Amino acid sequence: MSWQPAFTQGHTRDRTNQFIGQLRRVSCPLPETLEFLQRLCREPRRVCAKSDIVLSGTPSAYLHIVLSGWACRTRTLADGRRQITAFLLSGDICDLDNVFFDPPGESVSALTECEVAAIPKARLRDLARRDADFAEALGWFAAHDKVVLGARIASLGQRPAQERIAHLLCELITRLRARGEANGDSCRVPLTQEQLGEALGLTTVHVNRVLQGLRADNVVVRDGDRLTILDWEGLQAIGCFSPTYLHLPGRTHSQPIA
Amino acid sequence: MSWQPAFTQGHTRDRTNQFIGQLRRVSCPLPETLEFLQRLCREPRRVCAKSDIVLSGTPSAYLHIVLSGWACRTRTLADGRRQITAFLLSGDICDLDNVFFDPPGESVSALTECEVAAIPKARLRDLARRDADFAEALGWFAAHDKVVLGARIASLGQRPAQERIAHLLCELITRLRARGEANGDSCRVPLTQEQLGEALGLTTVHVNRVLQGLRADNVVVRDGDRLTILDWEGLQAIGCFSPTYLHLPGRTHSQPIA
DNA sequence: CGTCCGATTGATGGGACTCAAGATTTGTGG
DNA sequence: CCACAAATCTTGAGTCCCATCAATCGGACG
Repeated sequence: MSWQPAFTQGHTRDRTNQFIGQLRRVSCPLPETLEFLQRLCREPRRVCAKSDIVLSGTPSAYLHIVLSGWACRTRTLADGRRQITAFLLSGDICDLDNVFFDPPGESVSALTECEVAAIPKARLRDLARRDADFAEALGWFAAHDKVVLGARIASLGQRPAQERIAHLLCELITRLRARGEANGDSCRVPLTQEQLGEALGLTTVHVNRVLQGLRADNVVVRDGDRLTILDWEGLQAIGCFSPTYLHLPGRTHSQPIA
Repeated sequence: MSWQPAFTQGHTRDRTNQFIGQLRRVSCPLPETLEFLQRLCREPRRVCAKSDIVLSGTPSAYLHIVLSGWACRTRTLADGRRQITAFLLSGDICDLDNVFFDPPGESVSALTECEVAAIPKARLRDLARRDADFAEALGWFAAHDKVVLGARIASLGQRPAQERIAHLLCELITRLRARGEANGDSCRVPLTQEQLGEALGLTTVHVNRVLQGLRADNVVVRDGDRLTILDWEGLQAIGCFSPTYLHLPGRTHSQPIA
């Protein structure tokens, strides 16, 4: 498995750190806070694909942040069925709620090889106490997660399969674009159809058929783990997607729905 | 509409305030913080049933807290379909994420007559800056919401209608019990089948039939807005419900699943 | 070259939706 | 206090979306 994180630029200094970037975008943490976090990010843990970053039910003293690669939060029901509750991209916090609730109720698994930063929870709390701006940023992250979860609930509850898939693809592409990990209308989406199904509450078989439908209509094409949008307007329309709820910075190559 | 909040006790001092109670349970805010909040709670806004507490898309300078009554967060899709993303009971914060994201993406509507406290966001931020414990409590609330949302996603994605309904009923009863708003195995659940459907991604008709099935199996009975559990163990088993994720205090009259 | 994993295809069945009508409850005004 | 209106609940018949089961195909890899 040769996954290569797609960095926008290859600076000689710290390469683009999405987490620190977001942090600074939503608040003004103290220099010492940033420095501490940056130091931690400089020696990330390498996690290989398909292994767990956080294991539900197992207490953990760390908060985890994805620096590169793809991961997902999963919840396993008593009968073994799995639900993916979120996809985590570079800069996303894995288990913010577990700062308060230990052991975690959800697992986090790497979908590709990942670089993960681990912050001791005790230090994090300390940081938040000392630095109100940082605390506020954490609140922002939590609120952001809540919004995205709410959107997913609406999708699962109200939308038929095709719309649901289209919406998820729109969301992923938009988030990738904001990170500079998409080239125009094409990007890597290293998800199997089974994983898409687990996130959307659909079976692999049905995901496959719907995806073929979208392809037949010249909306999207998947070739391996490369996803190409042929008709961005169309995909948005099918998924009733409006990127505003993601609260991302700058251009996301999309117009608000009139 | 003669809805009467069911208070556990009729103290002469402040009557039981679930919000303040929870706040103190999860952290130790400064006395002045508590006093400020208590003062606000003492003159709540009265909101009549079916009216909006928060209107999606309309900026609001206040954070809202349900002091008594039932409310729900809803999200309306472009085509008009509605999804209820959460039911809000006494002490629950309506729109915590909108402290960061204005205007709100979700509406909050009163399902019964409600008493609602409104805290100016600016004051709230101020409070959180001054009082790290209070800030931490807010984090707790946000994390808690996230956990509950995650559980609902798993329900919507993986469970068939009967399990989904059973799970939601278990959740509601457990939360009511923790508030002292349930008498033994019976409590008021002022929800229409349509509203249950909107929360569960099911049609009214189907909710009705499943509910009848649960009744035929002597699991639960609904009489008007009164819900009575005939077989608590059975209901939990059907819904694969384990109350731990709700992180409620004390007795919830339930055993962890072995 | 055989194995494994993921994508694909087909046939079949069922859970949930839709449509439509009636019953029951709740609310309202005279 | 009754009559009427409006919700809400209930029931039935028909349909469809999506799940299930089962097999095949293709590529990656040791």
